[in-house]
Amino acid sequence: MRWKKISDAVVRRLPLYLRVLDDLAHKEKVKLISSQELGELAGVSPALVRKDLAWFGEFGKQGVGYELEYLRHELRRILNLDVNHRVALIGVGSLGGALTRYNIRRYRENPDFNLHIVALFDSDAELIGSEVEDVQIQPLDVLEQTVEDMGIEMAIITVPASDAQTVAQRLVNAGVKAILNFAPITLHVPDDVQVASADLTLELQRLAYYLVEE
Amino acid sequence: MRWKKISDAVVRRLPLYLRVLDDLAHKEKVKLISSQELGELAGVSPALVRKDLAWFGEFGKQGVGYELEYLRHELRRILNLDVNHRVALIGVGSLGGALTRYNIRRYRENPDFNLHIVALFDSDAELIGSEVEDVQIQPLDVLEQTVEDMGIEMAIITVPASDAQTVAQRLVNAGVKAILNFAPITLHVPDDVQVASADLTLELQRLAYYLVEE
DNA sequence: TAGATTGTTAATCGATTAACAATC
DNA sequence: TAGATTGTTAATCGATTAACAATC
Repeated sequence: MRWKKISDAVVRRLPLYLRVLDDLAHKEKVKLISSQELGELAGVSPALVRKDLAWFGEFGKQGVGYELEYLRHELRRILNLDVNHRVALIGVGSLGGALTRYNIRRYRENPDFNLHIVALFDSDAELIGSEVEDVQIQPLDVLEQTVEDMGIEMAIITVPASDAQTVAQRLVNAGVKAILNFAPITLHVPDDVQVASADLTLELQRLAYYLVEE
Repeated sequence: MRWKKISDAVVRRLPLYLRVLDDLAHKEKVKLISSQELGELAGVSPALVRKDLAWFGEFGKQGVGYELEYLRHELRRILNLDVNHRVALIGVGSLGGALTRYNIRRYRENPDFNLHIVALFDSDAELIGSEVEDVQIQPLDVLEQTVEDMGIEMAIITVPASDAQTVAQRLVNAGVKAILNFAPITLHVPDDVQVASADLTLELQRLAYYLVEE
């Protein structure tokens, strides 16, 4: 079952709902949750929660609410998080290394996380051959081959801005369909490739706007 | 000069425009830029570029375009990036450390960057007293005092989810007005405090939505 | 002047909210 | 049954685009 044209605004909120449900599943013995409660915890209006979910089916019961585990399961399915996805990370500097450690540890604790960094690349000869959380850092030469051999679908770019577009191009050529980009540059990719920008400087600068001196 | 109620959608694009102008200022000898060009490089329509800028004044010349250095200067002023801002980072794990190194190196290269991590905090006794890029890691006990003494306005939270809300509360009490939050939890803060969420898992999960197996 | 591009208004588009019938 | 909450439609709100007069 696939859905035609769900707006990006809707898709952005789904992982947020899932995060709330995951937290509740761990902490409390809650079995049911209303759009009211879910909305409060996610910072979204109850009407919007219902409307977002309704795009994908009828998951609740009138007068009752949503069965927590069922909704959680459905959200994971909708987000394709019910199957495992292999991820490559390019640029194993301190940020890239930190993200790798975080991801792999999380995956080890809970393999159902289903997003797994399985390959690391860097152009620095000093780094090649060394390991982060048991994953060897490889030279960029073998990028395409490795992506294809391992069935890698997503990539995280943590290289300098000057290299980011070239790396993105090579990833796209190798068949990667989703990129999380930390480099401070707008990547140009075909329409069927999704890019999420994670330029943290942009976020800090945006926050500075609200720092009005009294 | 302050502006009343500029929408968040507009504010989000300003750092993006600034990034484009900064890049051009370094690379080329471009003196003028049209809304067409700026829009192309920022991934925004020309009409929207003009409308966004017009909220803050008249920065261009009809038939000519925008003078690059002037617009850059004005954007920095609008974003409060013409004055220096001190930033605290709480949770010096591998992600926090990476962000600190990146920020401080960038600031050293170019102090006009004006966003500067000047204080680090952690609860781990092992870390306290050690340094990252010449900034000592302090115990959380002195958080409030240090924020006040140093005139810290912004904070970056890179602690575990379980500690994030408490840390946020303490930061708010100490007078911090903007928080960049990497913990996977929705922070509850007063209306006059701005929070930007940087939960990278949320971004990866969102990207997974688009990975439809053929 | 002629050509180009801004600043701005009106039109369109899309997203959110309000409201309520359906129903558990 | 009575009370509660979903799913959905209509109303509202806000953001983007189109268009063009102003003007450099």
